[in-house]
Amino acid sequence: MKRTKIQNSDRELSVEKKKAILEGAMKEFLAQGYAAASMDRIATAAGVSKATVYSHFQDKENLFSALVEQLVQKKFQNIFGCMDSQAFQGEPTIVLRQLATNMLNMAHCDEQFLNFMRLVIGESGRFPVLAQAFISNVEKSAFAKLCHYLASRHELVLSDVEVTARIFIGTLVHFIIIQYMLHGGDILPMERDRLIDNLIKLICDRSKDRESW
Amino acid sequence: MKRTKIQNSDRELSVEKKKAILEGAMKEFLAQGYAAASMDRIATAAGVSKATVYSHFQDKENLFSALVEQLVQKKFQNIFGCMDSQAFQGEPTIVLRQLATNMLNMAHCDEQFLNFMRLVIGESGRFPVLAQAFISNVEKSAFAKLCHYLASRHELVLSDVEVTARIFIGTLVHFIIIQYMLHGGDILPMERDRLIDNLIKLICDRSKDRESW
DNA sequence: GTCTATAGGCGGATAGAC
DNA sequence: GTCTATCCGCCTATAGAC
Repeated sequence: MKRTKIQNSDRELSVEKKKAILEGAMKEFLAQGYAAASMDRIATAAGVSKATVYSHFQDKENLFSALVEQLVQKKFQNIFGCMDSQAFQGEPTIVLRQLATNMLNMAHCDEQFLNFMRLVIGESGRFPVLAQAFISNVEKSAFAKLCHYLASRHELVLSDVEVTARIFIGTLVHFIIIQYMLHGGDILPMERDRLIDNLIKLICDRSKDRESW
Repeated sequence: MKRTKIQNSDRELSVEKKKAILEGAMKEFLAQGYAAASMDRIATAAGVSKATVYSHFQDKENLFSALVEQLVQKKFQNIFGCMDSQAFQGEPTIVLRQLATNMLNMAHCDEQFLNFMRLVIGESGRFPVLAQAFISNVEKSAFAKLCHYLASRHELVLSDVEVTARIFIGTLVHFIIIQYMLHGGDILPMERDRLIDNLIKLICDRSKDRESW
């Protein structure tokens, strides 16, 4: 009994150190990028020694892969922000505006998310598998949800649901990249609501309702 | 006279070495990213000694900045590929299809361009000025050309020309990022022509012509 | 201007005590 | 499992000869 307790507490301690290492790694990799990140600084940030880091993760690449896979599965999975499936009910003009607003709000406020996108895109040539993990866990689920919603609203007359979803998300992601990631707000100014209004107008204006105009 | 000749030939030699250094730096930075790039390898690739590199450029950051600024002004300025201003004449469905096809072809075939985008986006947090140089020289000119064209075609009924241009370019750039940069072709499959067809349909289908349908 | 040679530091990774 | 101490290589940047 006593031995079990000690084993458990040891294991729990070890598990917590692993968590701490991943947290330290997140700070370091998001701030410095992969190559410039230092295993020394990760260990310090985690409050453990460098040898402990290497006892939990084989090497730097391994730690980086584990971190990114954790982030795409947990922290940054929901590209639409904090929306549950209940938010995907109601009129297109309202639901789509809410989706767009949430996406842009999240990207605008969450500097960590911007750094995460920078990291995934910047390393996608050297870590193609991690880029694909991002697609599978972040983009694909958002895309599927939006497609499902668009297909369920029969008042929308869409020539191609999947392409429409790509246009919607693509326009917003490109906006996020230009305005927030690449600091282009002053060079190519565009009001957030002006973009959203006209994007929604373009998608919804061919609804069956307008036959009664 | 003789001295002048020697001075000229010396200067020309120096200028050529500078070019060679920038070419070597391009290969190295595009392949490795900023932090993992090595000044040793840049010197070797350029066929000069490391000291010569440092005599032409203050330090690594300086060389990187000079390279990126050169690339946005020369090599990667035209996001629409090899299209001259003459290509911006004719019917929207034809011109826009040509533009989209050129953009996607260029991104699909030119691995250097993909690596350049990865580099600019990946380093945009630590080199914001270079990201802005990219916006000013690449995105802004493409955007301006497209806006100018869209505004000139009065048969198009667009609620907002600038937003329409953003939707067009944003959809295509997002497609390039997902399919080509992040290797998502197998995870979120989408035929190139299917995207282009329906994107153009969405933009052009409200043209005045359809009143005669 | 260009080279060779080298300084000086920080990088990733490990050995061995506890 | 975790630590301290250390190895060794590659990094950026420079000194000094030509």
